[in-house]
Amino acid sequence: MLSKKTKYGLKALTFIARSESDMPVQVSVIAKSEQIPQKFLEGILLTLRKSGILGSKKGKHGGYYLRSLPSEIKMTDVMRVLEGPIAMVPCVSLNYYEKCDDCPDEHKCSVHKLMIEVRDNTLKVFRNTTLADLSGI
Amino acid sequence: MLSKKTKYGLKALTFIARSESDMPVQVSVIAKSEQIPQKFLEGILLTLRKSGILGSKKGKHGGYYLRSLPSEIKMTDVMRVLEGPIAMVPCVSLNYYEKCDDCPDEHKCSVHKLMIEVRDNTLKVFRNTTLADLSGI
DNA sequence: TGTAATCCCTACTAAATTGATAGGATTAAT
DNA sequence: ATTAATCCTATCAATTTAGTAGGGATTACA
Repeated sequence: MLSKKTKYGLKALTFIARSESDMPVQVSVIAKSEQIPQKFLEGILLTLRKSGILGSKKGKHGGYYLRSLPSEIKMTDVMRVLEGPIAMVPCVSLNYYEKCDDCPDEHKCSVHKLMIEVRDNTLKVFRNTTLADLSGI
Repeated sequence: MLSKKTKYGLKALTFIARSESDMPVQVSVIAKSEQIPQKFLEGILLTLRKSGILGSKKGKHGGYYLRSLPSEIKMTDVMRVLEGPIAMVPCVSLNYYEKCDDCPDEHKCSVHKLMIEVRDNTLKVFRNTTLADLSGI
């Protein structure tokens, strides 16, 4: 299941990408428009900023803005920041690999093989999709 | 994340598929061999039986057996029984569709489109993979 | 210089889910 | 009868999720 955090995060990024002015976009504006609890969204955008996807400006007339062009923001990066590993099991994760306790030899593990296939197909989608695609721009 | 339930279930199915004799396979044997807590596994196999994937025989010399050939047991069915919906959001689920609270029009939702792509690719993998593939037979 | 608007940060909490465990009821072979 | 198995229900601790609360720090602008 996709977490609300990820869903809200994607919606917020889309909103920012679609905003035409070059002024930063305020959390309150996004929260209202996308029906997201504002305080919850604050935390999400903070995470996205810390990861380098968003930049921010504090104080009056502050807000958030994209650090790159929408067409250069890949879903692989966004999803890893918001949702964590893309793989469904740590033993097939590229970025967060972990050995399974119960698997003596993972190359013989039937689950392993299946999950590698799923991971590769999901990665393909996320690698070929940018924020520009999501935003329809 | 794949739940332990699903992981254990897949391993158990593989184990049964590989067992050559036509005697039913006992939970205790699978649990020991695959390092799965036996009581936990009992519940999982029960679920698989109720869904029609496994059959069982009670009493002494009882156990579980496949109801179809491994090559006819598709991962779509197994995954739906063990893990639930394949889609990452209910609004793109084929079998468990639910409208999102926060989405006025899901055809305009950026998350929706992305998640349909992920779902289709994952489905493709699960549709093209059978228990025979997992079991290497 | 003051004030309002805005992001930033930490801590807390309720509800749901997960990964089990416990204890027995039922069934069937010997 | 005894033994070995599935079947069933209840319970539980740990974790995660989704959100709330309360304020601190920074900036624009009157």
